[in-house]
Amino acid sequence: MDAKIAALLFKVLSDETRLKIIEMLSCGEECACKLQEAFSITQPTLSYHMKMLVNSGLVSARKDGAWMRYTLNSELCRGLQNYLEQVSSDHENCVCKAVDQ
Amino acid sequence: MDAKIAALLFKVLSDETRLKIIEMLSCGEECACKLQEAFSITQPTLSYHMKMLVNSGLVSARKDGAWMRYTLNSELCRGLQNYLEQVSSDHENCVCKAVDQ
DNA sequence: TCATCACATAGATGAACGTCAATGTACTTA
DNA sequence: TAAGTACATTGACGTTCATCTATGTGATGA
Repeated sequence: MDAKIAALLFKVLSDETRLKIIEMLSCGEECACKLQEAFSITQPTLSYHMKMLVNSGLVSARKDGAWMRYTLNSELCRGLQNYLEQVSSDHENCVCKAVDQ
Repeated sequence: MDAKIAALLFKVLSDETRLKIIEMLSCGEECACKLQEAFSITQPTLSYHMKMLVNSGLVSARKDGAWMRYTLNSELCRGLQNYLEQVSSDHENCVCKAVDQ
């Protein structure tokens, strides 16, 4: 994962409401109405956040009658985790240092 | 780490330039001038980004004569990594589900 | 001491963000 | 079919963001 994509994903994660939505979804599928009950935001605002989450790929959506059911895309979360892992681990043979010489 | 703090840190990570700075710092300490050479931004803009990175705790700064030397705070990166780990891992005994019942 | 270098700060600007009220749309049910 | 429910879209708004130019500050060296 390159910095540009990671930055876009981190931007989606940079809002407290969206993070709490993700925390709820980490426990399993939820519908929009259940999510909205948990926060003091209007329905359009929740819809805006869900759109960002779905467009980013971090969350998947499926329509179930009148309801929208959302699930977390754990794989993409792990992708970001790996990005942070690469950044925070020791770099004995770092590309940057190789370039310097 | 709670959602509020994580959101603030993710906000710092949500800019491509700052991510690339962090990638450079993952290879070891760098001075501001070296960092600026790597990007097509003005010196005040780099200074602005470094201030955000340092204030967030993700990067540490030390003055060395006329130079500023920056290092990555890997521990905080790992904190975010753990946050993502918690979110993306299976939750058999999830708090949310316990509350539901 | 004075010029230069490395970096910070201030102020301005255009773009993006998070939120809302109002409205539209699709589905369900009486 | 008509009313109600669940969700999306639109348009407006104040705020925050990333960037710049201009200027200030502190250290270095001739």
